[in-house]
Amino acid sequence: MEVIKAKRSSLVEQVALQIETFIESGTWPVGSRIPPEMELMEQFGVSRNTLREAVRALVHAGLLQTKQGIGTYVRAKTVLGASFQKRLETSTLLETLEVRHALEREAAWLAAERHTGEELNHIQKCLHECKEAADLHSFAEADIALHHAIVKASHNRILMDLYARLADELHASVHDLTDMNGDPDIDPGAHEELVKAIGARQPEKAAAIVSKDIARLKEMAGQEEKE
Amino acid sequence: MEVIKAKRSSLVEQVALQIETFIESGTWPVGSRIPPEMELMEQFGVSRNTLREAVRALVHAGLLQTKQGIGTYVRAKTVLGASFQKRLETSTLLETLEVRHALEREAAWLAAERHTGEELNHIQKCLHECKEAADLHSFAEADIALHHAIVKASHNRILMDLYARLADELHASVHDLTDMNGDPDIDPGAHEELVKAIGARQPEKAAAIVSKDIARLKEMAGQEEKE
DNA sequence: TTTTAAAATTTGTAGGATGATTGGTTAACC
DNA sequence: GGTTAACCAATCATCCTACAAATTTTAAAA
Repeated sequence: MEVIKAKRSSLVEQVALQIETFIESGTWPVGSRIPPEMELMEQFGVSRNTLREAVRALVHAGLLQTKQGIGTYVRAKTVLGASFQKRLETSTLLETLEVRHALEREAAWLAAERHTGEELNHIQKCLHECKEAADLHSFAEADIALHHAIVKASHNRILMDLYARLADELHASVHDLTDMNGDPDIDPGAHEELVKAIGARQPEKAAAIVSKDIARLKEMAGQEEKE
Repeated sequence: MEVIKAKRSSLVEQVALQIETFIESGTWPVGSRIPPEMELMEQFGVSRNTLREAVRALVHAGLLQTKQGIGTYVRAKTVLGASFQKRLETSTLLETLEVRHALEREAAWLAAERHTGEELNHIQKCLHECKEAADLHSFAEADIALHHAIVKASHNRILMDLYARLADELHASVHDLTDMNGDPDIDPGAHEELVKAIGARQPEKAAAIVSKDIARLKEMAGQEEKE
C-alpha cells in the first residue's frame, strides 16, 4: 500500500481523498476498523496533526467514526450517501417519502428501459424472496433488496448513491409504521406487477405502479400522524 | 457571539456544527470570509488544532475554502448541497438530467398541490422574466430562478437542498449545449403551460410537461455526444 | 514616483506532552 | 466459583510550541 504524494493540493486533502478511495474501493469495507493513527501516519508519511485533520474531515462527513481507546471504524461507503442520510434524519417522513417517490419512479422507468438479463434475474430472485418471507423482518429485508436491484438496473450512479441511504432510513420508518398499525398491509401483488412491467420493458406502467405504491405509504404515514 | 460548550460530543464536532450553523443561518453568507484562526480560537475557546480539525472537516465537505496567507471563505450553504454538487461533477450529463427529471417532476407535482398565492405570484414573475429575456444569458438565469421557485413551492426541504446544487451544475451544461448547437431552441411555451398547470392545481399535467421538457434536453444531449 | 525589500498576516505542517476513554487482565473478596 | 475492583495497554482527544509557505501591506531605497 504505497501512497503517492502529489503536489497540487494540501497534504490533508490528499490523505482524506486516499482514505475515501480505500473505503469506496472496498479495501476498508463498511463496519471494518481502519489502522490506528500511528500506523496511518507512517503509511501516509505525514504528521499526526495532518492525519487527524484528514480523518476528522471524514468523521464529520459521516464516512468514519472514531472510538476513543479503541479505534476508527468505517460507517458509510460514499460521502454523498452519508450526508444524504444525515439530511434525512432531520426530515419529516412525508418529505422522505416524496423524495423516495421521485427517485424510485425514475429508477423504475430507467430500469424498464435498460435492464440486462442478469439484472432482471436478480430482480426476480428478490421478488421471490419477498413472497417466501416468513415474517415481517424477512419481508422488509427482501423488499429493500428488491428496490436496490431495481435502482441498480437504472444504470444511474447518482440514483444509486442517493437511494442507498434513503432505503436504510426508510427501513426503520416503514417498519415502525407497519408495527404500529398491527396489520402489515403487505401488497405483494404490486411488487409482482412492478417486476413484470420492468421485465416487459414498459416504463410508463412501472412508473405508475411505483406512484401507487408510495401513495399508499403516504396514506399510512398520514394516518400515523393523526393518531 | 457567545459559544455554548456542551459535553456530549467532541469539541471538534461542536465547533464544526456551530460554524455550520453560522453559515446556514446567513451570519457568514456564501462568498464571505470568516474570521481568521486566531480569532476563532478565542471565540470558541479551543486550541488551534481543534479549530483546524473543525475547519478542515468543513473544507473537505465543500462548505469552506482556505487560502494560505489570505483566509477562509464560505463556498456553499449546506453540506448536502455541497456533496451533491461534488458528485455531479463526476457524473455524466445524462445521469444528471435523469436525476433532474426525477426531482423536477416531483417538485412540479407537489407545487401544484401546495403552492401559496404568494409563491404562485413569484413563479409568474419569473415566467415573465423568461419571456422578457434579451439574450441567452438572461434567459438562462430567469429559467433557473423559475425552477427554483417551483421547487420552493413544493414545501419539501430535501428537494430544495438537492435542487439548489443541481441547478448550478446544469446551468453551465445546458448553456454549453445551446451554445454549441447555435440554435438556442428555446421553448417558452412549455414554461407557460407548466406555470398554468401549477396555478390551476393540476399535478398530473404539470408533471407531464416537465417530463416532456427534460426529454427534449436529453435528446439534445444525445446529439451532442454523437458529434 | 516607482521599485524593491522587509514586515505582517494568515494558513499549512510537524513534533511533543498530557488527558480521557475503552477493553482486557489480574487480584482480592465473598 | 462468581463477582467486583484495580490496574494496564492501546488508542483517540486536546493542548502547546515551532517553523514553513503564501499573500498582502508597509517601509526603504533608487
